[in-house]
Parts: sequence; C-alpha cells; structure tokens
Amino acid sequence: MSSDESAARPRRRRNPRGEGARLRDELVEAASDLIAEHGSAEGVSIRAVARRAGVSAPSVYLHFDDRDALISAVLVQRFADLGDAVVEGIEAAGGDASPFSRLVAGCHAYIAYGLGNPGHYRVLFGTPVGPFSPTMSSAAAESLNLLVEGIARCEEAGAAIAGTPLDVATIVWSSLHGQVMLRVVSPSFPWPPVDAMLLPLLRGLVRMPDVTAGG
Amino acid sequence: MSSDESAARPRRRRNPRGEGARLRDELVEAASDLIAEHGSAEGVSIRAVARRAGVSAPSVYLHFDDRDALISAVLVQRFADLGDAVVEGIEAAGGDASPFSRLVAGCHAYIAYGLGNPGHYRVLFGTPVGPFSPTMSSAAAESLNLLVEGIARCEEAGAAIAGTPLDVATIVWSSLHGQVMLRVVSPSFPWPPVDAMLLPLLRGLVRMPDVTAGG
DNA sequence: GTCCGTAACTTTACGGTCGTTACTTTACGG
DNA sequence: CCGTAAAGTAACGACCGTAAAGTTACGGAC
Repeated sequence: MSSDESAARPRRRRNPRGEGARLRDELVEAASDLIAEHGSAEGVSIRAVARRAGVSAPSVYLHFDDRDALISAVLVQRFADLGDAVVEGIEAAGGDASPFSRLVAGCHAYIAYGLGNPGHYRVLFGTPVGPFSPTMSSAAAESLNLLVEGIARCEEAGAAIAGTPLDVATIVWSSLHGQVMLRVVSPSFPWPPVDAMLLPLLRGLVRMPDVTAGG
Repeated sequence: MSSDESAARPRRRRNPRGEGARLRDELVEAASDLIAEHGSAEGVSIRAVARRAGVSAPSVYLHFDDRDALISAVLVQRFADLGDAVVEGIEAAGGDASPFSRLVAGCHAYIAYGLGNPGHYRVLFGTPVGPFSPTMSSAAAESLNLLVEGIARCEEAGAAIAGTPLDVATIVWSSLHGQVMLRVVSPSFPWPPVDAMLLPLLRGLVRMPDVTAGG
C-alpha cells in the first residue's frame, strides 16, 4: 500500500517505438509541477516524479543520468519562461511607449511571473545551483541584459541615473527579486500594491526629465 | 559503522542533576551550526543534530516536542541576533549623526549580517515558516519598525519620500533582502560594492534637502 | 558510608523514504 | 515471428522521525 510506486496514477500507456523520448518531456513536466507545489527542489524525489508521471522510478534513468540532471532540465525551461514573460511584457507596452514605460512594463512582468509562479521562482533564484551556474548563466544573463538596455534607453532619453546602466540594473533586479521573494514567503504581511512599490523605486533610480516644467 | 549515532563526536559528558536543560542549549547550537552549513532547514535532521551534540537521537525529545520545535528555537535566536546587529549598527553611527547617516548605517548592518551569516539568513527569510509566522512576528516587526522610524526621522529632517514611511520602509527592506539573497546565492556574479548599490537606492527613495544650495 | 529515587540519558526497534543498480518483461514494427 | 525499444520488478544500503523500554550515575537521606 505504501511502497507501491504505481499507486498514484493510472499507469500510463507505453510510447510507440521511436517515441520513447516523449517520456522525457512528461518527466520534466511532472518534476516541474512537483517543484512548483513543493516550492523547493529538495524533497522532490525521483520516485515522486515517477509516480506523478505514472511510471516506475528506474525509468527516469532512461532519460536522465541522475536526479540533478532532471532538476536542471526543469530549471532551464522555467528560466526560459521567465525571460519570455519579460519580453512579452515589454512588447505589450508598445513600441511607441516611452523608454521609462517600457522599463516599468518589463519590471512588472518580472514581478508578475514571480508572484504567479512562486514555487518555480523560489527554486530559480533561491538555490545555490542557481542562475549563474554554468548551465543557467545564458538565460539569466539575457534577462538582466533586457534590464540594462531598458535603463540605458532611459538614460539616452535624458534620464539621470546613479551609476552605470549595469549598476542601476543590478540594484533594480535585486529589488525586484527581494520584493517577489518576500511577498511569496510572507503573504500575510500587509503589502502595498506592486505599483506603489515599483514606481517609487524606479523613479528614484531613473530620474526622467520633468516635461511639465522647464528644466 | 553506518547507523552508529556516536560516530561523529566523543560522546559528551552527562550533565549534573538539575542542569539537564543545558542539553537544550547545546542542541540549539548544534542545529544552528548545521543550518548555517547546510543553508537550509530541510536536510537538517534530528539525527544529525544529535550526532553533532554527541548525544543519541531520542534525547532530543527530552527538550523538544519534534523536529519543527527544534528548528523554530534556532530561528527565534537568529532573528534576535539580526535585530541586535541592526541596532548596534545604528548606534555605532553615533547619536549626533544625521538621520540619513543612521539610516544608511542600519541598512549596512542588515546587509552585513546577511552576508556574514548566509546560511542563517536564507533560512530566516527563505522559508514559508518565515518571519511572519506567529512565533517570529515580533522580532521581525521590530526590525522593520527600526527602518520605519529611521525613514520617518529623515522625513522630519526635511527629506522628500515617495509614500508613507511604512511604504518606503517596505521598499527598502525588500531591496536589502533581494541584494543579500542574490549575493549569497550567486556569489560569482560581478557584484558592485555594497555601498554602490545601497547609497543610490536610499538617495533615490529618501531625498534629503541639498544643504549646499539654497532651498 | 550505603542506599535508592529519579534525572539524564541510551539502546533498540518500527515503519517509512530515498537514489540507484541489475536484471527481467512486454509489446511494437518490420 | 523475433529483435529490440520501452518499460517494469526486485533489491541494496542508507537515512529518516519517533515510540518504548532500558540503563547509568548524581545527590540527598539515614
């Protein structure tokens, strides 16, 4: 009753020949779901993933060398998701929006991803096997570059920033991260609306020229 | 050889009568060390704590109801440490320092605690059993209040802030937290010095009147 | 000094989970 | 009909939390 690996799911159908690799995707999805539910990679066991996928535990080894390889495969996907979400958020602001508006939109999308996928977000940036391990660095660096570019555009448009665009982007990124993590971990805190925190932050760090007064 | 709980330590001396509660402190210290080394509360087992303390695993139950009670006891202590560190940082700035300088000093001390005790810091604010659980809320709220007061003092001294002191304190706290967590998790990132991130942040959010020009 | 109650621990054990390896079975497709 | 891809079964050693019962030795009473 308890150590029976086939207890949880209806015992999935075997893949046709040549399609065996489909199990790989199903395992990644199952692992991803478990990480999201658990909010952490520790405690997401190979056996639990296999149960979720309706498969025996050793079958995981047909597609992944070990547990770490499975977890890493999930993180690579979710990192790409985060990058895509930020890009979509910026594009949704419209190409004719001001650089500052596009910056706000990108930051907003970042926070929204984190709050909408708290379990994944925590694992993405909360473990030492994090974004700047060799396997993850490209996706993370890409997201940060979006931020650097967004700030540089504001500077080109006349904004005063305190440091290089990379320095300011690092400050902003840290702040976004802190806000997401704390909101996720401590939802009972009386948080102000996201905008009430995001706009003062960005206005303080990226000071656009005031168009309503001569400057 | 493997399931022998007494392998790791020299088998501590029994406490004298009436001093049995001393084991409690030793267990908390051992658990605290393990959490710091592991950087997480999961994976810090009762058995490992008992080994570290030179004691059998069931002895833990003489002083703690279960594993959670032991972990909580550690977190309560470390939360108090963090609060003390911030207070000391502020006081070290001197009573005649400007409100802004004292604010900077407090934030600096907060970051320094996190960077100096990465394993503990991650557990303090990185788990859902976090600062705003009933047992922890007082210590965490106290630290946040220090920040609110520091910002209010700056406002009284003429600073312009974007929102209520509590709102701004929440922004600052989130940013400090994000910076600590990211620095701890991704030490290989080319981080600017702490001051290069902290000062632009605080100057952007708490705009002191410029004493070098007429206002 | 010796005795003994009891505080301070230990030993043992149960039932469970885990990662992983070695080997075996099933069933698709040529 | 049979080779082989796609799985499954069984098992190893390790670790876990915790309950139950046993043991050791301190310190006060006589």
